[in-house]
Parts: sequence; structure tokens; C-alpha cells
Amino acid sequence: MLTAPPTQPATAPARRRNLRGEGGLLKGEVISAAMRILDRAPATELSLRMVAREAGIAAPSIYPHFKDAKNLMAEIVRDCWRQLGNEMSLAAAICVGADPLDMLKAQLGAYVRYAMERPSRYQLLFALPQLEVEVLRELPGTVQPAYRNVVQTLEQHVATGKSLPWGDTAELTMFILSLTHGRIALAQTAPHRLGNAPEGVEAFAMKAIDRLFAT
Amino acid sequence: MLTAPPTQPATAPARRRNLRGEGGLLKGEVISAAMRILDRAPATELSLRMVAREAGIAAPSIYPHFKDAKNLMAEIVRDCWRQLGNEMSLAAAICVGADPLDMLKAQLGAYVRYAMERPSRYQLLFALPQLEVEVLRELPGTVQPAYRNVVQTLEQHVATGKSLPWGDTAELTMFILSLTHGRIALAQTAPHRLGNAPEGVEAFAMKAIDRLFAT
DNA sequence: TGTACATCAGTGAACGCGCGTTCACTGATGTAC
DNA sequence: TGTACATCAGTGAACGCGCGTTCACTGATGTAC
Repeated sequence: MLTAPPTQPATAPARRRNLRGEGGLLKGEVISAAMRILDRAPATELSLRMVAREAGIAAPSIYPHFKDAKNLMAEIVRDCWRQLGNEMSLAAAICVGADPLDMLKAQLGAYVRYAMERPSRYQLLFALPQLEVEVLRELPGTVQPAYRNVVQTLEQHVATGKSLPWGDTAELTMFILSLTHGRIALAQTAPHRLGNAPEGVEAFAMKAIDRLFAT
Repeated sequence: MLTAPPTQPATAPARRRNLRGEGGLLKGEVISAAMRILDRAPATELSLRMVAREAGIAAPSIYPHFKDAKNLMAEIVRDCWRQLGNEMSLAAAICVGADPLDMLKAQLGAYVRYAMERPSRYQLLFALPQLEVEVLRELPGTVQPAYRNVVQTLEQHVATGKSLPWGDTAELTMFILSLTHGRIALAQTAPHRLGNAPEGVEAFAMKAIDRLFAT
């Protein structure tokens, strides 16, 4: 239940089997297929069979590469977190040397854009609790990059001798990410009455940073 | 996929059929059964058959009372929104006459407690996008009460001649609800590294209001 | 250089499961006479 | 007051579906001699 109507059934494109010793390549292809599905369908539609179809292989072919469906999902989620962390790091790298607050805004902008441009991937980031304990144990390592990104920028801000408008860097990070995630979630789940244009959400986050740090 | 391991299969308790003309009672019993499921299982486990089992009836018996599974889900979601709105209104009613900021904190406290004490119901509130368009059209009416609750309290605050720390009452409501919802969502979906004791989340919201409105 | 063989990547068919939905029905409860 | 009957609340069996998973297999690709 609670699943949206199915999208078109992903006709399997002809696929050449990998060469000897290159079997591991399929693992990457499977993850890519999952990303393609997420770009056109809600996260709830992801399934082992659906991913196999999109990758152009038979369902059992998943098993040599992933222990089971739960682990496949976990790998997909991990990859999404990695993407998000990378996009934030990239945004930060571009304005290295600039004022830490500008860097913070760049990172947060990257965060909002990832969420609004790839809503299914973003929603998957928070489907973690549904996964097995074993997978959850690795969670800090997967989630950390996005979180650390903000903390470190705030630490740079502090290092310039300026003060924080709220708690320490960890607490303020929670504040900023809560606000941003909350605004995104409201835009994605109650799109009507709440002004929800993607730029609207990004502008909201930028404005929030400006006002938070305004003397 | 992305479903948690099933809880025990809800042995059907013996049920007496309703009397002539009382058939409508079953509708309420079905909704109650759904709430009981949500109190012990993740929202993803909800299904027409599961609800029927919990209510002690056969699956087809749902149909005279709900058009189909989608509509059943929609009714359940609507009921959760109604509950949340009521708890916020109740909290506001208790401190009527008090400072609007205290009323705001009371309402927000009720909001956080609903979310942390009934996580599955809370998560269901935001499963709306998965439902049909037809259902979504009624959304404003179902979501409004919780939202209006905050707006009205902020309007009272303004009426006392005090100013707002952010935009107008509508914008500030978005800010406050985004922050609160975001913090709840992070606590519920990444429970580890983020201090997530329920009191922690409520304290976070209270502190946020205090600081926001601090001169 | 040619051939037998092991290995490896991937398949097809089948399984049981829970789901939403349909259909013809049952049997208790009231009502008409 | 007794009986035939209509109505109403709810059932049991069956359907097709997509899912995750298993099993025995196929057939191309390299390797050994």
C-alpha cells in the first residue's frame, strides 16, 4: 500500500554480457539502473526485480553481486548519500578562500538543489530506518560527509573570530539542517498551499542563513 | 521493498456483527484498528488486509465502507491530521489568556509529542503525495487545522503590539514548522549520532522559540 | 596451431507470499400480514 | 401471536499481480596441453 501508480514497465534493452573477470562491472550497472529509476519514479517503486529489469538482466543475476534485496537497497542509499556529500564538497571547493558564510550558503544551496532536482533520491536518504540493523551500523560513515561539510564550514567561521548565533558548531549544524530538511520535506509532501517552487526553497535557506548570522 | 520485518500476524479476535442499521459502526472500528496497527508497526506495513485482520473481519468487508484501499488510506491519514490538530488546539485552549508565546510553545510541544510518541502516525501524515489526486484535492482542509493553529497564535502575538522576528505570520509559521518537522524527521530517521531523546526534540523546539523571539 | 576442458557470467522456470479486488453466498435481524 | 419474507452485515473462495528467492542449467570465454 501507499505506492503510487506504476510507471511504464522499463523494457529491457539488449545487453552484452561482461567479459571474463569483468563480472564486477555489473554491480555498478545495477546501481546506475536504480538511479535511473529514481529519476522518473517515486522511491517506493524501487524493488530488486524492477532494478534488474531496468539493468536489462534477470532478477537472479543480482545475487552474485548483492547478498539480498535489503543489501541492494542499502548500497543504493549509501550511493545517494555519497552523491549528496560530493555535491556539497564540490560547492565548497569552488568558493574556497571566500568568506565561510558564503561557503555555507553554497553548500546549503547544493543540498537544496540535490533534494529538489532528485526528489526520489533525496527521499531515499531518509528511508534508512527501514533497513536492517546490520546496515544501520555503518550509517555514521555514510551520513557523515554531508553533516561534516557544514560543521567544518562553521568551524572555519569560528576560526575567523566571529561568533555563532546558536549553540556550538554541532548544535548549529543540527539547527540549519533541521530547518532546511524540514522546509524541503514540507515542499515535497504538501506541495499545494505552501509556496514550493524549487527556487523558493533555496531562497528560503539562503535568507535563513543571512538572518541567522545578521548581527 | 523497503518494508520492515512483519510484526505478529494479529490474530483475529472474535467479533459480533453489528445490528441492523448499525453497519456504519464498522467504519469507525476499521479506522481504530488502523490506529492500533500504527501504534506497534511502521507505517509501511499498513494494508487493507492487515487492517481487516486487526479489526477481526474479512478483507472484502472493507468495501461497503471504503471505496477502495486508496480511500481507506486517505481516511486514515485524514484522521491522523485531525488528531494532531485537536491536540494542538487542546494545548492552546489550556493556556488561553496567557502570553501568545507561551501558547505557541504549548502548541508546538503538543506537536512534537504527537510526533515522537506516535511516530508511525506522524510519518503517515506525510505520505499524502502517494495518494490519488482526487484525495489530494481535499488536502488543504485536512492539513489546515495544524497550520492555522500556529498562524492564529502568531496573529495574537502581533495583536499585542509586538513584532515578529521573521517575515509575516504565514512565513514565520513556515519557518517554525519547517524547523520542528525537520528536527523530528532527523531524530526519527537517523536516531544514532543525533541526540534524539524525545525530550531532546521538544527542548530543541522550545529553545528555538525562545531564541527566535528573544530581543 | 588445434582441441579439450574448466571457469565464469548470467538465465529460465518455479516456489510461496501477501496484496487488492471480485463474486456468489449465508444467515441473523427485523417487518408485513 | 405466528409465519413468510426482504434486507442487511458480513463471509469464503478464488483471481491475477509483483515480489524475493532457489535451483539446476547454458553457453561464451579463456587456458592447458
